[in-house]
Amino acid sequence: MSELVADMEDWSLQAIVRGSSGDFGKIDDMDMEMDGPDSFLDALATNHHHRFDRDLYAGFPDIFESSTCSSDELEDLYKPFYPATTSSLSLPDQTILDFQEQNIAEDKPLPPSHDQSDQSSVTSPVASATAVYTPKYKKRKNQHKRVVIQVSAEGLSSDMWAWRKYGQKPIKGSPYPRSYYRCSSSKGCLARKQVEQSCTEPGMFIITYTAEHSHSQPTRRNSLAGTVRQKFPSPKSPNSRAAAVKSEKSKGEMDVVVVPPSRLIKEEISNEVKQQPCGGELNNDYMMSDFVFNEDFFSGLEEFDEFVSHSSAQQQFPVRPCSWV
DNA sequence: CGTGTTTGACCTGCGC
DNA sequence: GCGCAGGTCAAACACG
Repeated sequence: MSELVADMEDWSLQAIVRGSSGDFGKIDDMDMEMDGPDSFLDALATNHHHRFDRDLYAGFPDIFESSTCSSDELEDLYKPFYPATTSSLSLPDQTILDFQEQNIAEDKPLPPSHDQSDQSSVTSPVASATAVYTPKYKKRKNQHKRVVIQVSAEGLSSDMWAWRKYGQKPIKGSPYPRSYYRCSSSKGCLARKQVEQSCTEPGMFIITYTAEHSHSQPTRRNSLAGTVRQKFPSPKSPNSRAAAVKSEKSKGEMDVVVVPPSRLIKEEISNEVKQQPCGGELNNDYMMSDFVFNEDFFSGLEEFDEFVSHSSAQQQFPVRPCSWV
Protein backbone atom coordinates (compact mmCIF):
# COMPACT_ATOMS: atom_id res chain seq x y z
CA MET A 1 0.00 0.00 0.00
CA SER A 2 1.47 3.27 -0.96
CA GLU A 3 0.67 6.53 0.57
CA LEU A 4 0.21 9.78 -1.13
CA VAL A 5 0.77 12.37 1.47
CA ALA A 6 -1.46 15.21 0.50
CA ASP A 7 0.59 17.34 2.76
CA MET A 8 -0.58 20.47 4.37
CA GLU A 9 1.34 22.25 1.73
CA ASP A 10 -1.25 20.90 -0.66
CA TRP A 11 -3.97 22.31 1.48
CA SER A 12 -2.37 25.61 1.77
CA LEU A 13 -1.10 26.05 -1.70
CA GLN A 14 -4.17 24.88 -3.45
CA ALA A 15 -6.13 27.16 -1.28
CA ILE A 16 -3.74 29.91 -1.98
CA VAL A 17 -3.52 29.47 -5.68
CA ARG A 18 -7.16 28.99 -6.36
CA GLY A 19 -8.29 31.42 -3.80
CA SER A 20 -6.42 34.19 -5.43
CA SER A 21 -6.97 33.24 -8.99
CA GLY A 22 -10.57 34.20 -9.18
CA ASP A 23 -11.42 30.55 -9.48
CA PHE A 24 -13.11 30.38 -6.13
CA GLY A 25 -16.54 31.53 -7.04
CA LYS A 26 -18.20 28.89 -4.95
CA ILE A 27 -16.39 29.94 -1.86
CA ASP A 28 -17.13 33.54 -2.54
CA ASP A 29 -20.77 32.64 -2.88
CA MET A 30 -20.72 31.18 0.55
CA ASP A 31 -20.16 34.66 1.85
CA MET A 32 -17.87 33.40 4.52
CA GLU A 33 -16.29 35.80 6.88
CA MET A 34 -12.56 35.50 7.15
CA ASP A 35 -11.72 37.52 10.20
CA GLY A 36 -9.48 34.96 11.85
CA PRO A 37 -7.34 33.88 8.91
CA ASP A 38 -7.21 37.37 7.50
CA SER A 39 -5.82 38.74 10.67
CA PHE A 40 -3.29 35.99 10.78
CA LEU A 41 -2.26 36.64 7.23
CA ASP A 42 -2.13 40.32 7.73
CA ALA A 43 0.42 39.61 10.39
CA LEU A 44 2.39 37.26 8.20
CA ALA A 45 2.25 39.64 5.30
CA THR A 46 4.36 42.12 7.16
CA ASN A 47 7.23 39.77 7.71
CA HIS A 48 10.41 40.94 6.12
CA HIS A 49 11.56 37.61 4.84
CA HIS A 50 8.51 36.09 3.25
CA ARG A 51 5.93 38.00 1.39
CA PHE A 52 2.44 36.78 2.06
CA ASP A 53 -0.45 38.23 0.21
CA ARG A 54 -3.58 38.05 2.32
CA ASP A 55 -5.61 37.58 -0.82
CA LEU A 56 -3.76 34.35 -1.37
CA TYR A 57 -5.67 32.87 1.49
CA ALA A 58 -9.05 34.08 0.41
CA GLY A 59 -10.12 30.52 -0.21
CA PHE A 60 -8.99 29.25 3.12
CA PRO A 61 -11.97 28.25 5.22
CA ASP A 62 -13.04 30.20 8.20
CA ILE A 63 -11.90 28.26 11.18
CA PHE A 64 -14.11 30.20 13.51
CA GLU A 65 -17.37 29.67 11.73
CA SER A 66 -17.26 26.07 10.73
CA SER A 67 -20.38 24.70 12.31
CA THR A 68 -22.77 26.43 9.95
CA CYS A 69 -21.53 24.82 6.76
CA SER A 70 -23.85 22.41 5.05
CA SER A 71 -22.55 19.28 3.41
CA ASP A 72 -22.82 20.78 -0.04
CA GLU A 73 -21.09 23.88 1.04
CA LEU A 74 -18.37 21.89 2.64
CA GLU A 75 -17.84 19.85 -0.46
CA ASP A 76 -17.64 22.94 -2.56
CA LEU A 77 -15.36 24.42 -0.03
CA TYR A 78 -12.93 21.56 -0.11
CA LYS A 79 -13.02 20.59 -3.73
CA PRO A 80 -10.14 22.86 -4.53
CA PHE A 81 -7.98 21.13 -1.96
CA TYR A 82 -8.20 17.67 -3.42
CA PRO A 83 -5.69 16.79 -6.06
CA ALA A 84 -7.95 14.38 -7.89
CA THR A 85 -10.54 16.97 -8.57
CA THR A 86 -8.66 20.11 -9.19
CA SER A 87 -6.36 21.54 -11.74
CA SER A 88 -4.53 23.56 -9.20
CA LEU A 89 -0.97 23.03 -8.16
CA SER A 90 0.20 20.32 -5.86
CA LEU A 91 3.14 21.72 -4.08
CA PRO A 92 5.77 20.53 -1.67
CA ASP A 93 7.29 21.95 1.45
CA GLN A 94 7.51 25.58 0.64
CA THR A 95 7.07 29.19 1.40
CA ILE A 96 5.02 31.53 -0.69
CA LEU A 97 7.14 34.36 -1.91
CA ASP A 98 4.96 36.10 -4.39
CA PHE A 99 1.88 35.74 -6.48
CA GLN A 100 0.57 37.58 -9.44
CA GLU A 101 -2.58 37.16 -11.38
CA GLN A 102 -2.09 38.84 -14.65
CA ASN A 103 -4.62 39.61 -17.27
CA ILE A 104 -4.19 37.41 -20.25
CA ALA A 105 -7.27 38.52 -22.07
CA GLU A 106 -5.42 41.07 -24.09
CA ASP A 107 -5.74 41.76 -27.75
CA LYS A 108 -3.70 39.02 -29.27
CA PRO A 109 -3.55 37.27 -32.61
CA LEU A 110 -5.49 34.10 -33.15
CA PRO A 111 -3.81 30.91 -32.08
CA PRO A 112 -2.68 28.07 -34.26
CA SER A 113 -5.62 25.79 -34.86
CA HIS A 114 -3.97 22.65 -33.54
CA ASP A 115 -3.64 24.18 -30.12
CA GLN A 116 -7.30 24.94 -29.91
CA SER A 117 -8.26 21.35 -30.45
CA ASP A 118 -5.88 20.19 -27.79
CA GLN A 119 -7.49 22.28 -25.14
CA SER A 120 -11.14 21.74 -25.61
CA SER A 121 -11.56 20.42 -22.12
CA VAL A 122 -10.10 23.25 -20.12
CA THR A 123 -12.39 24.61 -17.50
CA SER A 124 -10.73 27.27 -15.42
CA PRO A 125 -10.99 30.90 -16.43
CA VAL A 126 -7.30 31.18 -16.90
CA ALA A 127 -6.94 28.01 -18.85
CA SER A 128 -9.88 28.92 -21.01
CA ALA A 129 -8.35 32.23 -21.81
CA THR A 130 -5.02 30.73 -22.70
CA ALA A 131 -6.74 28.09 -24.76
CA VAL A 132 -7.67 30.64 -27.37
CA TYR A 133 -4.25 32.17 -27.52
CA THR A 134 -1.12 30.11 -27.61
CA PRO A 135 1.60 31.97 -29.42
CA LYS A 136 4.82 30.20 -30.14
CA TYR A 137 6.65 32.52 -27.82
CA LYS A 138 4.65 34.02 -25.04
CA LYS A 139 4.86 37.55 -23.90
CA ARG A 140 7.14 37.97 -20.97
CA LYS A 141 4.84 40.14 -18.96
CA ASN A 142 1.12 40.31 -18.32
CA GLN A 143 0.68 36.84 -19.65
CA HIS A 144 -0.14 34.35 -16.93
CA LYS A 145 -0.59 34.29 -13.27
CA ARG A 146 2.58 33.32 -11.51
CA VAL A 147 3.18 31.67 -8.19
CA VAL A 148 6.65 31.99 -6.77
CA ILE A 149 7.60 29.73 -3.91
CA GLN A 150 10.74 28.78 -2.09
CA VAL A 151 11.35 25.16 -1.19
CA SER A 152 14.02 23.02 0.34
CA ALA A 153 15.80 20.36 -1.67
CA GLU A 154 13.44 17.78 -0.22
CA GLY A 155 10.49 19.87 -1.22
CA LEU A 156 11.57 19.79 -4.82
CA SER A 157 10.81 16.13 -5.11
CA SER A 158 7.37 16.11 -3.57
CA ASP A 159 5.57 17.81 -6.40
CA MET A 160 3.18 15.19 -7.76
CA TRP A 161 2.74 16.78 -11.16
CA ALA A 162 4.66 15.33 -14.04
CA TRP A 163 7.08 17.84 -15.47
CA ARG A 164 9.28 17.66 -18.50
CA LYS A 165 12.34 19.81 -18.68
CA TYR A 166 12.57 21.77 -21.87
CA GLY A 167 15.29 24.27 -21.22
CA GLN A 168 17.95 25.62 -18.97
CA LYS A 169 19.46 29.07 -19.02
CA PRO A 170 22.10 30.87 -17.03
CA ILE A 171 20.57 33.83 -15.27
CA LYS A 172 22.39 37.09 -15.04
CA GLY A 173 23.38 37.87 -11.50
CA SER A 174 22.92 34.33 -10.30
CA PRO A 175 25.60 31.65 -10.17
CA TYR A 176 22.93 29.02 -10.74
CA PRO A 177 21.09 28.31 -13.97
CA ARG A 178 17.32 28.34 -14.21
CA SER A 179 15.58 25.22 -15.42
CA TYR A 180 12.35 25.31 -17.36
CA TYR A 181 9.73 22.61 -17.08
CA ARG A 182 6.38 22.10 -18.73
CA CYS A 183 3.61 19.79 -17.66
CA SER A 184 3.95 16.47 -19.43
CA SER A 185 0.68 14.96 -18.28
CA SER A 186 -1.50 16.53 -20.91
CA LYS A 187 -0.53 17.61 -24.38
CA GLY A 188 -2.35 20.88 -24.27
CA CYS A 189 -1.53 21.80 -20.69
CA LEU A 190 0.06 25.21 -20.45
CA ALA A 191 1.39 24.83 -16.94
CA ARG A 192 5.02 25.80 -16.62
CA LYS A 193 7.51 25.59 -13.84
CA GLN A 194 10.85 27.28 -13.41
CA VAL A 195 13.36 26.08 -10.88
CA GLU A 196 16.46 27.88 -9.76
CA GLN A 197 18.64 27.62 -6.72
CA SER A 198 18.47 30.54 -4.37
CA CYS A 199 21.68 32.51 -4.37
CA THR A 200 20.84 34.06 -1.02
CA GLU A 201 19.82 30.90 0.79
CA PRO A 202 22.00 27.92 -0.02
CA GLY A 203 20.08 24.70 -0.28
CA MET A 204 16.83 26.45 -1.05
CA PHE A 205 15.21 26.53 -4.46
CA ILE A 206 12.93 29.11 -5.98
CA ILE A 207 10.11 27.65 -8.03
CA THR A 208 7.91 29.74 -10.26
CA TYR A 209 4.69 28.18 -11.48
CA THR A 210 3.06 29.78 -14.49
CA ALA A 211 -0.44 29.13 -15.78
CA GLU A 212 -2.78 26.45 -14.55
CA HIS A 213 -3.04 22.83 -15.42
CA SER A 214 -5.88 22.16 -17.82
CA HIS A 215 -6.49 18.72 -16.37
CA SER A 216 -6.68 16.87 -13.09
CA GLN A 217 -3.63 15.44 -11.42
CA PRO A 218 -1.55 13.19 -13.61
CA THR A 219 -1.73 9.44 -13.64
CA ARG A 220 0.44 7.65 -11.15
CA ARG A 221 2.69 6.38 -13.89
CA ASN A 222 3.40 9.77 -15.34
CA SER A 223 3.74 11.56 -12.06
CA LEU A 224 6.02 8.89 -10.78
CA ALA A 225 8.34 9.16 -13.72
CA GLY A 226 8.45 12.89 -13.48
CA THR A 227 9.00 12.89 -9.78
CA VAL A 228 11.78 10.38 -9.89
CA ARG A 229 13.53 12.07 -12.74
CA GLN A 230 13.40 15.29 -10.84
CA LYS A 231 14.87 13.60 -7.83
CA PHE A 232 17.66 12.17 -9.93
CA PRO A 233 17.91 14.36 -12.99
CA SER A 234 21.34 13.20 -14.00
CA PRO A 235 21.33 10.43 -16.58
CA LYS A 236 24.52 9.22 -14.90
CA SER A 237 22.63 7.97 -11.89
CA PRO A 238 20.38 5.24 -13.28
CA ASN A 239 20.83 3.09 -10.22
CA SER A 240 19.61 5.80 -7.93
CA ARG A 241 16.70 6.47 -10.21
CA ALA A 242 15.78 2.83 -10.37
CA ALA A 243 15.96 2.61 -6.61
CA ALA A 244 13.67 5.56 -6.27
CA VAL A 245 11.19 4.06 -8.69
CA LYS A 246 11.25 0.80 -6.78
CA SER A 247 10.74 2.63 -3.54
CA GLU A 248 7.79 4.53 -4.90
CA LYS A 249 6.22 1.45 -6.45
CA SER A 250 6.59 -0.55 -3.27
CA LYS A 251 4.19 1.81 -1.62
CA GLY A 252 1.33 0.55 -3.77
CA GLU A 253 -2.11 2.10 -3.56
CA MET A 254 -2.58 4.78 -1.02
CA ASP A 255 -4.79 6.59 1.33
CA VAL A 256 -4.59 10.29 1.42
CA VAL A 257 -3.23 11.80 4.54
CA VAL A 258 -3.86 15.44 5.01
CA VAL A 259 -1.97 17.54 7.45
CA PRO A 260 -4.41 19.62 9.44
CA PRO A 261 -4.61 23.37 8.93
CA SER A 262 -3.55 24.03 12.48
CA ARG A 263 -0.27 22.27 11.93
CA LEU A 264 0.56 24.24 8.83
CA ILE A 265 -0.16 27.50 10.52
CA LYS A 266 1.75 26.55 13.63
CA GLU A 267 4.71 25.51 11.55
CA GLU A 268 4.51 28.69 9.58
CA ILE A 269 4.47 30.78 12.70
CA SER A 270 7.23 28.68 14.19
CA ASN A 271 9.37 29.33 11.15
CA GLU A 272 8.73 33.01 11.50
CA VAL A 273 9.73 32.89 15.13
CA LYS A 274 12.97 31.11 14.32
CA GLN A 275 13.84 33.82 11.85
CA GLN A 276 13.54 36.53 14.41
CA PRO A 277 16.84 37.90 15.73
CA CYS A 278 16.46 36.01 18.98
CA GLY A 279 15.37 32.75 17.32
CA GLY A 280 13.73 30.33 19.72
CA GLU A 281 10.65 28.20 19.96
CA LEU A 282 7.04 29.00 19.33
CA ASN A 283 5.26 29.95 22.50
CA ASN A 284 1.57 29.85 23.09
CA ASP A 285 1.43 33.58 23.13
CA TYR A 286 3.53 34.78 20.29
CA MET A 287 2.95 38.27 18.99
CA MET A 288 3.68 39.24 15.46
CA SER A 289 2.98 42.66 14.06
CA ASP A 290 0.33 43.47 16.62
CA PHE A 291 -1.43 40.15 16.18
CA VAL A 292 -1.26 37.78 19.10
CA PHE A 293 -1.14 34.08 18.38
CA ASN A 294 -2.45 32.96 21.71
CA GLU A 295 -4.13 29.89 23.08
CA ASP A 296 -7.52 30.93 21.79
CA PHE A 297 -6.15 31.31 18.32
CA PHE A 298 -4.70 27.79 18.26
CA SER A 299 -7.73 26.21 19.87
CA GLY A 300 -9.78 27.75 17.11
CA LEU A 301 -7.54 26.08 14.57
CA GLU A 302 -7.86 22.74 16.27
CA GLU A 303 -11.63 23.05 16.34
CA PHE A 304 -11.51 23.48 12.63
CA ASP A 305 -9.34 20.39 12.22
CA GLU A 306 -11.82 18.49 14.33
CA PHE A 307 -14.75 19.68 12.32
CA VAL A 308 -13.27 18.65 9.01
CA SER A 309 -12.04 15.28 10.21
CA HIS A 310 -15.42 14.29 11.65
CA SER A 311 -17.75 15.85 9.16
CA SER A 312 -20.18 13.42 7.55
CA ALA A 313 -19.77 15.41 4.38
CA GLN A 314 -16.34 13.85 4.13
CA GLN A 315 -17.87 10.75 2.63
CA GLN A 316 -18.83 12.70 -0.43
CA PHE A 317 -15.29 13.68 -1.12
CA PRO A 318 -13.54 11.92 -3.95
CA VAL A 319 -10.44 11.90 -1.80
CA ARG A 320 -10.87 11.46 1.90
CA PRO A 321 -9.00 13.53 4.41
CA CYS A 322 -8.81 10.28 6.35
CA SER A 323 -6.30 11.14 8.99
CA TRP A 324 -4.17 13.88 10.27
CA VAL A 325 -0.47 13.44 10.66
C1' DC B 1 9.14 2.65 -28.19
C1' DG B 2 7.71 5.99 -24.87
C1' DT B 3 9.29 9.37 -21.85
C1' DG B 4 12.61 12.18 -20.22
C1' DT B 5 17.11 15.35 -20.29
C1' DT B 6 20.58 18.14 -22.56
C1' DT B 7 21.92 22.00 -25.13
C1' DG B 8 22.66 25.21 -28.96
C1' DA B 9 19.80 28.01 -31.74
C1' DC B 10 16.10 30.87 -32.17
C1' DC B 11 12.44 34.22 -30.87
C1' DT B 12 10.62 38.02 -28.22
C1' DG B 13 10.21 41.83 -24.93
C1' DC B 14 12.48 45.56 -23.13
C1' DG B 15 15.73 49.28 -22.17
C1' DC B 16 18.71 52.49 -24.20
C1' DG C 1 17.31 50.19 -34.39
C1' DC C 2 20.34 47.59 -31.55
C1' DG C 3 21.81 44.56 -28.06
C1' DC C 4 20.81 42.01 -24.02
C1' DA C 5 18.39 38.72 -21.27
C1' DG C 6 14.89 35.51 -20.68
C1' DG C 7 11.87 31.94 -22.56
C1' DT C 8 11.13 28.26 -25.95
C1' DC C 9 12.13 25.01 -29.67
C1' DA C 10 13.83 20.87 -31.39
C1' DA C 11 17.35 17.53 -32.48
C1' DA C 12 20.22 14.28 -30.29
C1' DC C 13 20.68 11.29 -26.82
C1' DA C 14 19.68 8.36 -22.40
C1' DC C 15 17.00 5.15 -20.02
C1' DG C 16 13.88 1.28 -18.93
